[in-house]
Amino acid sequence: MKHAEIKQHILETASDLFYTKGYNNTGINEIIATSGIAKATLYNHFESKEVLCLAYLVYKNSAFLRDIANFCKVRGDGGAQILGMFDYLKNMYRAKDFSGCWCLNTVSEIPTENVAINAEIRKQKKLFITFIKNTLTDNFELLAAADATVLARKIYLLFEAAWAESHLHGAEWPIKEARVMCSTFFV
Amino acid sequence: MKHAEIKQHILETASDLFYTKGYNNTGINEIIATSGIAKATLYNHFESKEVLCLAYLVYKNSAFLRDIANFCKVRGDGGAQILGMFDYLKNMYRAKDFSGCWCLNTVSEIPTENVAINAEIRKQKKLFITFIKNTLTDNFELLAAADATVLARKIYLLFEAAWAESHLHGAEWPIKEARVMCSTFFV
DNA sequence: TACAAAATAAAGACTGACCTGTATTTAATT
DNA sequence: AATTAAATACAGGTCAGTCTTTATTTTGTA
Repeated sequence: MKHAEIKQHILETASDLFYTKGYNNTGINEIIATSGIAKATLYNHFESKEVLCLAYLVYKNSAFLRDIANFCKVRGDGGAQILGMFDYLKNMYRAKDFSGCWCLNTVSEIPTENVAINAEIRKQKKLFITFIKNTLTDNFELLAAADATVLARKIYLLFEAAWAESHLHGAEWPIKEARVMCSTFFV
Repeated sequence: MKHAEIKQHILETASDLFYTKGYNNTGINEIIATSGIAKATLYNHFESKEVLCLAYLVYKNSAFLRDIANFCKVRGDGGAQILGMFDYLKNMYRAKDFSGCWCLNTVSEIPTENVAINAEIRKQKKLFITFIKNTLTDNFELLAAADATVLARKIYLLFEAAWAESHLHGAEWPIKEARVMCSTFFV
């Protein structure tokens, strides 16, 4: 395995463990045992567990934004692309490793004083809101920029609620009801 | 301090620490140091940290439901009582110890296999949804029971999103936008 | 009310396990 | 020949929970 491949392998293993078990419930020893690499190798690629956590947040959100964008863009015009987000979320929910939103989970786990991680999470969520806003302006050219920002925030809140609450309750109804609420924006 | 008072004192101290610092970031030693009691005393009242966590969840949710009910019931008729929930949340957000929703935080921290804690959290959230539903049926007597259940779930999702996202972003706009969305139900 | 008996609290040592991160030695790869 | 990885021991700390000893408080009974 090449140098860059090892780094990616560590990141993917750590991400799976952080996501499904939680950041504090995942130790470095478990990451190296699961990925089959040595402890010194991990620290050669990531200088601390916190740096690995930052890489985890970037990795998960980048993949999420890439995949949900691909999923939605082949949908029909107008609101269909936005509503497709909730269909994508339903697929996520049905995947066997679904554990809610990694950002909300991590916010709950790390101290308020950790500005690096909190800043990264807010940055990633703002990227998600921007994605929603761009999808809106692409599909509704008459929509003013300020209106798109406000509407994107509302859709974001509905999506986040569906994401977190489907996990908390172990049920799909939050996704369904959030989608219904979102659909009222496109009548 | 009497027996029952000590137990309550331990519970309140542990609840404050669990809520503001997180469950896994709060040790038993910190709870006893902050509350000024002995370790054996804590274990005399709560047989384990997990039992203390269950008591924490019941305590926080009971106080929350009691206080938000008192806050909302003096509001005007109809949707005003429901919208008052978001005003109550804004007050919570502005309190210096605001740390989001204790239930969502705890779900992120404890393993999926911990059925006792997960069941308690779902139970408490269902009590909250029932509170919303009862507020609806009290104020809209023409509302059918099935419709009230669905509407209560939608309002619940908006409230939860506002709760979690105002914490994540450190901003009030999620509460404001969720309230606006909720107000569309009462036009 | 007074006092003895029982229960409970305080203080802190202790166990065994786990944590992050470092250092060392050996093996493999480039 | 030089770099990198594996394996593992180790350091220094924290964790939940148990136990012992001493002090205090509560309670039952006279």
